[in-house]
Amino acid sequence: MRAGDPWLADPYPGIVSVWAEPSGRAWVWRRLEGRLRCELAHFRPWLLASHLQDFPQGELSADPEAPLTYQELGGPEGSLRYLIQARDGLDLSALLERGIARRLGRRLRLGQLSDYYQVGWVEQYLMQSGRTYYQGLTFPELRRLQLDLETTALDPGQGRIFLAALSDASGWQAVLEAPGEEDEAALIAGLVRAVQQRDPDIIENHNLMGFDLPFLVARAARCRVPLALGRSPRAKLLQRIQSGRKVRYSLAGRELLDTLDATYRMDFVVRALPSHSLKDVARFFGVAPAGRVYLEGAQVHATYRSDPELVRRYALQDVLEVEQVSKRLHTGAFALAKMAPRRLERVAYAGTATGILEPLLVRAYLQAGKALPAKASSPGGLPHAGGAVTLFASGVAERVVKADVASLYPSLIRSRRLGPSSDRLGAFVGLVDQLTALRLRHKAQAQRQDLPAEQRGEHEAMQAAIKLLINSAYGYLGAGELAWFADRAAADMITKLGRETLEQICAGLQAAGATLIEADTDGVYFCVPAELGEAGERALVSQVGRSLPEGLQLELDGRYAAMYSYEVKNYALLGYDGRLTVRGGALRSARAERFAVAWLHRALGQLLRGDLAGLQEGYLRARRALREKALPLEDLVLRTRVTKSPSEYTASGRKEAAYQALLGAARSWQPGDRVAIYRSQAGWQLWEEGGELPGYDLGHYLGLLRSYAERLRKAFHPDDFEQIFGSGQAPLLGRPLSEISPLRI
DNA sequence: TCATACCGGGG
DNA sequence: GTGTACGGTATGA
Repeated sequence: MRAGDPWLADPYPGIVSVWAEPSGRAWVWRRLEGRLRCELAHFRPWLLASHLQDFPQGELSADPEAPLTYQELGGPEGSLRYLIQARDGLDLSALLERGIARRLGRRLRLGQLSDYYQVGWVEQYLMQSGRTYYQGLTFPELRRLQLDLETTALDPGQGRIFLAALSDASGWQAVLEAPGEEDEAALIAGLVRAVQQRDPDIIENHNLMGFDLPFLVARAARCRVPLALGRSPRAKLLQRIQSGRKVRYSLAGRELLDTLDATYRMDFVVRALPSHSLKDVARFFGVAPAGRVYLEGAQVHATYRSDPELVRRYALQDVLEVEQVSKRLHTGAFALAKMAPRRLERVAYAGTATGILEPLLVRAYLQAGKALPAKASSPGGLPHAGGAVTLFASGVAERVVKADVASLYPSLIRSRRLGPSSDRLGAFVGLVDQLTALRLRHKAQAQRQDLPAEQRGEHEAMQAAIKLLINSAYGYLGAGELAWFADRAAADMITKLGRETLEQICAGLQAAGATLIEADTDGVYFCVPAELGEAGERALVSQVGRSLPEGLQLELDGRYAAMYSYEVKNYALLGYDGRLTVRGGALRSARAERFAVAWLHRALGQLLRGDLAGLQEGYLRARRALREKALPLEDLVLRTRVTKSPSEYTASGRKEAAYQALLGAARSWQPGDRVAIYRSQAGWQLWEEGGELPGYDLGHYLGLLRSYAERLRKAFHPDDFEQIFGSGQAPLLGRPLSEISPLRI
């Protein structure tokens, strides 16, 4: 194995895919100057062991030519200090599992024992060679092909493929069609031919793993068409990997990317999506094409029979959106795959902590020739305490400033050298140091105006991906059983120091005359006296920042004209540019009835601008609209999706609004159908576009509106609140509106 | 109140 | 068997 920088990759350029087998053969596809070539490489399958008890006497040899060899690495008793290598990885596993069964009296998988550490074959090859994907390549140089199936049903047992749309990032596109059942085999064969001919490095779609591939596999089997989609000269081309409920596929020579998975991960970070559907994600990124055709899933086949051209356009727009969305969601994974010894599809699918950091740490030990520390056992006892969250004041504040510590946890890790106690090499803290330095280099390159935009974009993607990786370092320490190097005491120490830092900042701001509003983990919202001005705010932040320990930097993160503080992590901000930002589930519940959320957001804007007359008038208008049935009903309905069949629902014994509405309407349904429901006097009803409607339950919707108004209660004195939102009738005896003002912080 | 089961998304 | 998703919500003890 290569020695040297413990995590920098071997600069072996151009790898776009690797397929390795337990026989020790690895096919490496490289793209060099646009041309693809395939090389056959060899590696010696390996694993790490803490002892040799499970190997039969005499089988292991220190002679590197022997079928089964071991090598002792430097490290203490209990660490994984034996590097075992074999000519064949499957023989090695089988031999070892027999030995384990003999010793423990039961069959166990290697992964269940912390005496051993083994990774997949591709990762074995990559770690051993020090190579990684994509050295010297930019994302646009990859050949990415999008593939989308249109089918007559969701279940391949009940329906078939009638159309497939394909495209690639170069602008090529194709539509394959099977108008009749007898045409499906030809469609699938044509699809396989097209993939082989375009020869992509990556195949992608939205819900590729959950829909298109399982459907394609099932239909190809039914039609007896071989699914030779891979690049490997070998037969087995599409492999099914099941873990829990989730099924994934893997293909030799091509990476399979699912934009749905990437969407989940993005939503976890930015929480800004109305749903995870392709259409909504494309709209979010602003890449939905002009004249986009929107069809209900269940209508697509019927539409195809009456208007095939419309469905062709629809399907091509799908693959076009996937290409655009994938480009935006996968640049981080692409950047990380250049660093970590893993396939792109694994990097994209796994989280950064166990997915990237851990392989980097393990590789650091291997390349240093040192024993891997024993796996930390996760202690019981008190749960891990996280960051501090404090609500100091609720109500309306003006001249609000947000200050936060730049990269609080990584900074603490570095300045206090906090890492896993088992980490004898100090690889963890060293990695955070080196990643930080590397990120700064990429950040600087990304800002160089003399570089072409494309190169700057690559540097920007790298620095953003490295930032994520650095930020996951703390989470990794607290990951418990999942993480080989987990160390709860170290994680606890980081959060404890973080809480102390936050307290110190709050105390410093308060002493300097600021009024605290809310503090959360690494940042604090506060408001300042009117005379301070922007320069004064900046001076205040840097003054408080100077009192922090070495290595911690306090920054001014935002300035706002006004803020409504409701609860911890639930607030609205009005920028100096007039833009309203609403945060927190209580104020922006996603599945709620549209009219209520829309009203609340309008009301928050009015509140923060001090337009109380508008606030009251808007509330009365909303009530009036409900009474007079002036609202479009689609703003009142709850849209949801049924997942159980009628018999499954009956068997479940639960009562759920959507099914009650379907049963009430005597409508049959299938799992997957979308329904829109609303509340009538008689209970939940089905809403059908243009259908005849019984009246909705006015009391229910007035109550709902009122419950939203309640979220503004903390902005007013109770009497004033009643004055504005009271019964909804004309104001009675209270103060005139002009004398009311919100409760100021 | 806490634990667990299920869901998303795809036609 | 080319390995560990994940947070929200509904339901039941």
